[in-house]
Amino acid sequence: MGKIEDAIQQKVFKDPYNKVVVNLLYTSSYLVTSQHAFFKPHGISPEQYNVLRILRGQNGVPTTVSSIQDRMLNKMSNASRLIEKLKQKGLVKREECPNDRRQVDVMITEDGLNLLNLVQQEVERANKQFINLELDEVNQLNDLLDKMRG
Amino acid sequence: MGKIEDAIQQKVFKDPYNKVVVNLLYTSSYLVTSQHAFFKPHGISPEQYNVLRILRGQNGVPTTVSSIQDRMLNKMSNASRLIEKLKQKGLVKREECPNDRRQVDVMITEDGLNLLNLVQQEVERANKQFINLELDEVNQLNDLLDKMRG
DNA sequence: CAACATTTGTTGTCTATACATTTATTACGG
DNA sequence: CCGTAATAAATGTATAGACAACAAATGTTG
Repeated sequence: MGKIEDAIQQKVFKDPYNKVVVNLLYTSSYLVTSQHAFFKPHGISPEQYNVLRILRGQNGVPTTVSSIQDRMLNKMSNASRLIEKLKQKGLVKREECPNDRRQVDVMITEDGLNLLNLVQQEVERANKQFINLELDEVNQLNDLLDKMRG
Repeated sequence: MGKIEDAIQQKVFKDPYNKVVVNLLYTSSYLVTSQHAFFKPHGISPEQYNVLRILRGQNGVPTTVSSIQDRMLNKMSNASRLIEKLKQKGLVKREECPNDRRQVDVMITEDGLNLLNLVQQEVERANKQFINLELDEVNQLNDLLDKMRG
């Protein structure tokens, strides 16, 4: 069984609320670890993959760094440096915004799009296999997560 | 509303399975960020707090580094360096294991226990307030998380 | 018991998170 | 306009996660 009590060898929790915090952190770490290994052969990290997805969603419209930051899974992450990494790999381009020279327009390149499309199908298949739940349970889980942050 | 679609400005997901991965990662990041801020005034990180909790659970019995690693929320974390940080703050002590000189016995100090007891009550109260769910929903969420990793 | 394998922990390197600070540019109020 | 505030991005620093490589000690086997 995959019970959290066994996974971290802790028998008792203060209450279900405190247990669910631990359970969430553990589950997330479990997901991220497997994602890391998954992306590694493609030369990108999960966070970089996420930025590429955000950029593709723009359908060619340039996006500013702060706009990317707002859409990232981790709001505290450093979009500026992630984009620099992606640029070094030729997966995005970055140019000064003509209207406002403080801002920087970021766009995904052809190479970026190709890598993303290649990897995405694998990711989506892996994500699905990874989650040992029926469809109605997944929907429940999504609803509970949305509500708990509410 | 706290729907994940709004939180990261993504309207469509491939399917509920892929959505729940994103939802989990986002929710976890949301939790960790607030925990960081919470622990900061006490001079420790969430991970260091977790190690202290593991050590207290031993009730004075020394624990090896690898045993701590096994019980950590993030199995890929570097227990060796976390323990070094805690030692520098005087919250744990570390000594060579007499039976097996490869191993290192780690114990929580009085200062470590005092800090942990002080912080824990605040943490547990905050965790509970943080989660906008009824008791039966929290139990459901725990069950779904346990099952999904199964 | 000597040679080799295994285990335990430390260390090195790269990436990312969590801020605080800095620099450049634009907006605004007198 | 000019000076100051506000904004966008880059940069600095500390901690942690994800490995790979290493050293020391112990197990194992001929």
